[in-house]
Amino acid sequence: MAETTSPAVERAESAPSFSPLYQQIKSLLVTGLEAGQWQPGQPIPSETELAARFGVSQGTVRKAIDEMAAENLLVRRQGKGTFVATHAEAQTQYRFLRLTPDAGGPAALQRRLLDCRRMRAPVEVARLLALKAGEAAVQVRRLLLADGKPVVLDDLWLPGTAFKGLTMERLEAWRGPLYRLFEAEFSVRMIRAEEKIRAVAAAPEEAALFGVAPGAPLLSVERLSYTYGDRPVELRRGLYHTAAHHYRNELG
Amino acid sequence: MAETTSPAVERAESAPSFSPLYQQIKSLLVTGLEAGQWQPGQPIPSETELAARFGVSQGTVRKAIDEMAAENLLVRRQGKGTFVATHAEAQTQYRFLRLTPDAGGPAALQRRLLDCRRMRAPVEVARLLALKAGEAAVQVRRLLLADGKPVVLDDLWLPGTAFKGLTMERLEAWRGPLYRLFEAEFSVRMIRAEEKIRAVAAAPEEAALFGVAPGAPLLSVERLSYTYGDRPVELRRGLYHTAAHHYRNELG
DNA sequence: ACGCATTTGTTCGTATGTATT
DNA sequence: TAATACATACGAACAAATGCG
Repeated sequence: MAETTSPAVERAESAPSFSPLYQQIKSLLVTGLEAGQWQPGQPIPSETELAARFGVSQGTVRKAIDEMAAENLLVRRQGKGTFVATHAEAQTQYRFLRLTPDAGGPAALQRRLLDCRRMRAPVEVARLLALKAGEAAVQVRRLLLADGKPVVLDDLWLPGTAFKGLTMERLEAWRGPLYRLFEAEFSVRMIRAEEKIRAVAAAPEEAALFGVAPGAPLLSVERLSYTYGDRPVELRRGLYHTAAHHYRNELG
Repeated sequence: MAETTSPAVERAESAPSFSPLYQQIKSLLVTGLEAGQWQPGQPIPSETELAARFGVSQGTVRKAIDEMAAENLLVRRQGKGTFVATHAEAQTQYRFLRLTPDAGGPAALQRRLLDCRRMRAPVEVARLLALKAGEAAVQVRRLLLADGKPVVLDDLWLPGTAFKGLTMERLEAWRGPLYRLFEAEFSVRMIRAEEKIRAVAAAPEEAALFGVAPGAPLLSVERLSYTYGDRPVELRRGLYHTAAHHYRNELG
């Protein structure tokens, strides 16, 4: 019997109390993820156990998980279970990087760390990251290279409080995607991002770096990454050299 | 009772015979869409009627429609029915155009048609559109302007046979998105597209058009649009002036 | 190698809620 | 108000993949 007028679970704070049961279940699961109740790459309880725990049918839990899987928060694996999504999945090295070599195949990129320093967030950075004026931030600069030639120059800004302990050494020692480091060591999971893309002229230093003439066209990719609850936690400004690579996008 | 070993419907040609029932239903519905059985903007039969017609439960039809709605092939409206997606939806003027003004709000763009001619497809165009060498193609060139200033220069290529009767006059007379014209008058529905984005230097004529210096950076957006069955039906090369606008993208 | 238990995936059926006309 | 259509929720059964003993 559908008892939608007397929900079997306490509603999450953000959802209206008349929201469907499966949405309430979803809120509870998201809250659990946010609280670190289940770690990235680890399985959450089975559908039947969650159904028993929340006092709803398995189908209702299923629908909640379906939506979360569609949002890349969870990954379902038949016969094994449902797992918390991670940025360390084998298939896609960089889940958010859309740069692709013109001549087929996925990008094989080397990394070179340029800089990592703590400072007060510049006003523009503070505004986008929703920091108070003068709050601490971490800036990271790094290079991605294909066949030894620079292709991407990244400039990252992170909230200082959440990323206490992020140092040059820590970054140098890390093998794997940055977002994997962030979720594993700092409990900050990037789940969504917005990018603003422009064509810009290379400044002299940038031109030298990429081996192009000053004023040559480069792709500017400004990314704002969000964690649970649509809270922005990373600002990234990338310059892409799109001579032998391009930014690939799917429209649906 | 689940009778998955003896499917209640004939399988569609592309799917293996052991595919789930709802996938087979989905194939049948896609085939119907492709055949023009239901027109864009029009409702398809109700879930209960489809269930009766195909001899499956309503839940199975529902799951098929769910996937098609997720792929933007159909649009569900509670209380009204399920409708064939169209490029004339009120909310989004241009469903595939990601250009956005830097200062908030959606883009309000005027159009100016520059050219429309029929010719043999150049080899590169023919290759991408899967045309035979020397087959006919239609080329359209047009401008999008914001506040009277050019922002986008579009260069389109369409298969000549499918777009017989597409003329300058026809285009001039049309009010609304091009893709709406294509689906309404030529029965060609764009359902998906892939874009390759680069920063390029403005050629002299392009520079004059946009009012920038020759060599100034412009965004090059090469779009290949597909219809049902992943058949490419449009090649579009756009040049975007990204001084007061940007290309907006969502990463999930 | 085989079978069993676990977990997600598919399918059916039924009842009720909510939005639209 | 009534009829229609999609949306939510429950329960039950079997299929398919996985891992373990």
